Amino acid sequence: MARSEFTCDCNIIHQDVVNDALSKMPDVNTFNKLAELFKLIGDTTRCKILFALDQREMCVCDLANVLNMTKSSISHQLATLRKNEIVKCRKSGKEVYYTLDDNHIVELFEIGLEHINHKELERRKNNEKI
Amino acid sequence: MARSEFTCDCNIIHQDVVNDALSKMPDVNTFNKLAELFKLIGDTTRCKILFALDQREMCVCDLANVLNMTKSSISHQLATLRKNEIVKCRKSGKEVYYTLDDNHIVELFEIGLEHINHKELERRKNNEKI
DNA sequence: ATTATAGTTGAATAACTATTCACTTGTCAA
DNA sequence: TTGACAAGTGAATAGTTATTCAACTATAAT
Repeated sequence: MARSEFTCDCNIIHQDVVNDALSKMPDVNTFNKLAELFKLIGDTTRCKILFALDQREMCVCDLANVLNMTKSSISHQLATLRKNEIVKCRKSGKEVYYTLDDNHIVELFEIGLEHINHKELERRKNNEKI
Repeated sequence: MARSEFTCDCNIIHQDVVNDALSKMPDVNTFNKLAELFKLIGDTTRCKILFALDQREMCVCDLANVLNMTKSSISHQLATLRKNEIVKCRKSGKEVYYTLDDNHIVELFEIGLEHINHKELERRKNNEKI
């Protein structure tokens, strides 16, 4: 295993375990895209934007008011969401209206919320025991 | 609306839309926790660790070999995952064996992968058209 | 035409974070 | 007891990124 001699600073204890895992690991590109996707949702501001847009179409100004932030800040975030095809927009007069491009994101959202609620419940159960 | 006079730099265009969204928004704490959760998965290294641990229990050394990174780096990441109750560990001799604490994470993983594959398929379809 | 407003954008700053490095702890084997 | 090695950790560094600020464009209204 020439590979681990250089960057990894330890011996292989369980050769079989390591080999098995290596054979099942998706390629680097997949991991990068996956991490990128989660990182995109992993920001409070963007979470709020996505939640708001899940209700209905909104212009930048609406979002700025809902989140109580500047138009510029919202616009920057919308730009990154647009680049990653998470939201799309249509122009009407002076306003630009945004909607969710992909409803997969909402699905992720909901499972995330479920996880948080689950953890919260568990925490409360443990507190009761004490 | 005193609130928007201070930090938001624009007038409210659609008062009804803004009010409706505000009434439906979860509290700040929920958004923070949700973003935190996604941020936790939104890192290539941690993604790989979680994927590997989804296969089976592994010690730090195994993970270091699978990811081809230093033990220290892996250990740091495992510490954050542990603090957030995403992984748990058991000690056995000199080794510390890690497993996933919560299988919700894997669910999130799978939907994320689905999303990526879906996008990839769409992209290929569009390329064929041209 | 001029003014006002919605939205975008590039640069700068400040805050955050992944990795590295050097060191420490704990356990096993000789 | 000593040496070797797995793992953890605090501090430092380097890279990333959210927000701010100051323009700028485009559209609508007077």
